[in-house]
Amino acid sequence: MTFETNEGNDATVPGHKKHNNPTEVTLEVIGGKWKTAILCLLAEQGALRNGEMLRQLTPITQKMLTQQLKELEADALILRTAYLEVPPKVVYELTDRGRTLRMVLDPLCEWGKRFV
Amino acid sequence: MTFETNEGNDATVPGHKKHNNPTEVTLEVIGGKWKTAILCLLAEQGALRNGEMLRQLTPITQKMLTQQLKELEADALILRTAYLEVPPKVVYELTDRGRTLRMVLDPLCEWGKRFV
DNA sequence: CTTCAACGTACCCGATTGGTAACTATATTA
DNA sequence: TAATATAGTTACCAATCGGGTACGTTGAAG
Repeated sequence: MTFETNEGNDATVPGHKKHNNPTEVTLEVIGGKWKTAILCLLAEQGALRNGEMLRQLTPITQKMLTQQLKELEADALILRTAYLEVPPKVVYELTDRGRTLRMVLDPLCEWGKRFV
Repeated sequence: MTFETNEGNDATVPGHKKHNNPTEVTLEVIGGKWKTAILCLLAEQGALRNGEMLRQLTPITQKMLTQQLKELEADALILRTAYLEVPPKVVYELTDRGRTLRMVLDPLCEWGKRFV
C-alpha cells in the first residue's frame, strides 16, 4: 500500500527544510537543476573529475556544478575525494546510497519517455 | 540500460519550458509544491471536490490548490469536471495517464522512507 | 615575472515560487 | 435585508533559485 497520504507535513528534518513526507524528501534531494544529470553521469561513468563533468554537462557553470555537488555530498549521495596535488585534483563518485537512487531515477526516466 | 545521459538539453517542448530530457520532464510535471500530495490523495480516494482537498491538505491555500490543479490538468494528469449548480461543484480525479504516475511516485516514496 | 591549470569562493542580479489578504459571483437560507 | 456556502481570482510581497562575473590559491612551465 504505497502511494500514501501526506499527514504531518512540516516537522523539521535535521539537515533539511521541512517535509516529513517521504516523497517530498526524495524530490528535495534530487530536485536541483543539474542533479539528475550529475547522478546519471556518475552512474554511467564511475568516478569523474570536476573538469570532466564540466565538459560533459555544458553549458553548466563551475559555480553551479560545485554547488550541486556540495549538496549531493551533504546528502551522502556522492563521495568527494580531493588529492593534495597541484594543480588540484578532485574526484567524485556515487556512494552506495547514491547508487540506490537508480530505483527512483529509472522509473522517472521511463515515465518521461512515455509522456511524449 | 536506463539511467541515461542528458544530451541535447534545451529544445523547446510545446507547452513546457525547455528540458528535452525524460527525467527532467517528469520532475517538472510532478515538481510543484503540492502536486505529489494532490496526486496521492486522488489516487487513494478517487474523485474529490475542491473543498474536500482543501481540508485534507491543510495548510494549503485556495490559491495554491487551484494553481496546482490547473497545472496538473494542463498536463492531462487529472480531469476537472464542473457541474453547473449553485453553489458551484467541481470534481477532480486522476486520468489514465495520471494513474500511470504510480510507477514513479511509489519508488519515490519508498526511497524517501529509507533515507531516514 | 608572468601565465597557466584546476578547483573553487564571493558578490550581485533577475526570474520564479510560494504565500497572504481581499474581492467576485449566485442561489439558498435565516 | 443580510449572511452562508462554494470555487475561484487578483494584487501584492518575500524568499528562494539559477546564473554571471570576478577573484583566489599553488606550484610548475615559459
